[in-house]
Amino acid sequence: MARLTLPKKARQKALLERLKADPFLTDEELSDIFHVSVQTIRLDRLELGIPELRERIKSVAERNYEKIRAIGGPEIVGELIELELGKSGISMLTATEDMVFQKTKIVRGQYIYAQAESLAIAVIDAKVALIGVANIKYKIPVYLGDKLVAKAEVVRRRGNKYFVWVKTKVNYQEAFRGKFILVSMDDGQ
Amino acid sequence: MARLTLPKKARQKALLERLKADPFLTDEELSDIFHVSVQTIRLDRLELGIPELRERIKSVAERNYEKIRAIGGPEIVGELIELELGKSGISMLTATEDMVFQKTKIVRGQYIYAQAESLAIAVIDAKVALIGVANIKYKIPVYLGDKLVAKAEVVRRRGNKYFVWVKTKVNYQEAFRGKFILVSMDDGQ
DNA sequence: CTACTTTTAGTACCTGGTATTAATAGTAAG
DNA sequence: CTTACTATTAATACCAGGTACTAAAAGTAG
Repeated sequence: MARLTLPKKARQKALLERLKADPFLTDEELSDIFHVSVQTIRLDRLELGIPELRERIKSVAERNYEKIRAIGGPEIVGELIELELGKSGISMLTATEDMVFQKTKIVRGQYIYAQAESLAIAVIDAKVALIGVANIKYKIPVYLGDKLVAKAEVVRRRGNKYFVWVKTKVNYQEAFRGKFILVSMDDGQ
Repeated sequence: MARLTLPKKARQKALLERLKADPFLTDEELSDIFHVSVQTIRLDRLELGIPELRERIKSVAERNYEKIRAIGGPEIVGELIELELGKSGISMLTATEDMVFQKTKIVRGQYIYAQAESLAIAVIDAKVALIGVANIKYKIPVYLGDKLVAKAEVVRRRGNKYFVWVKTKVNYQEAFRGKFILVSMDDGQ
């Protein structure tokens, strides 16, 4: 990709992108890629405030250590702020880089949905299964960095069936709403 | 936790567990924890085949780097099997450990939803935004290891609004269905 | 030609190790 | 008590991938 020796500014820009794509490159490997000396690479990193390889690796490891827990690990997506079991709950989620479309920086619906669904399940204090969702609406787009505040309310209970409304707001504006229908499995299958 | 100096075997066992819980500890920190010299820790690691700190960090970083890409990276959740732009598409997703509830091994709805939503967006060949979803139903639970085959079909188009039905089957049985309403943003806005 | 930026080179030093050799401490058996 | 053996610790040379700093060389514009 970087065939010729680029001028300083262009090289530094390319360096940034290159390391974002692959943070596992040593200065020596980078000096090969950009056809400059190792010292030049170091100088570039210094000017750009890019830490050394080991620090980069470490931060990737740490960041992802948390992230894996944030996505796959916990029972709930986002941070639980308030919870009244069987009645209502509030959770907050900050939209990070990996949740958005690269081009538009708009958060993918699946994350907004995941926050809402997991909150709906959390407010029902029992082994539940989601059996249906109705009338989901995405009202305004959510962008990178936005804070999603989801509020769930159990609106009706019929036997072991629960109806939970979840409304998500961004900057006090409703961005998402949906009705979740859950069934408790505590007794009888 | 480890108050006294443990005998060799016990210490090595504790060391293994300790590093599994926190791989970011240097030999020096470990020697403090277990009240032995740095050399003893090194000897233990050698005998147990535990790599050095940097290698541990690196492998954590690499392992998780892939996982992040698998979840947040690509435009589509699951593997695209068939695609007729503007008409229909099929994608497949195998339910892995991190998609299920620990206790029940049932796949969280959010993953099934994510596969469906991303497929719905993929079949529309334009910059689209999801504005609404209707009538989502989860018919049968999906378990760890199951193969989810999602089929999307554009059922109607009205101006820049698209209506896409997505049905997901597991073992030829319908497990999920939902209608996605998308709006194209190519011209206007 | 001069002034200034950019690049490269060189050196001392750092962390967190590996690899190896050797000394020391602890303990059980004869 | 001495011997034998294991476990522990110490010491030293070396390595990768750097930081921090100084200085020389090359490139470029006025």
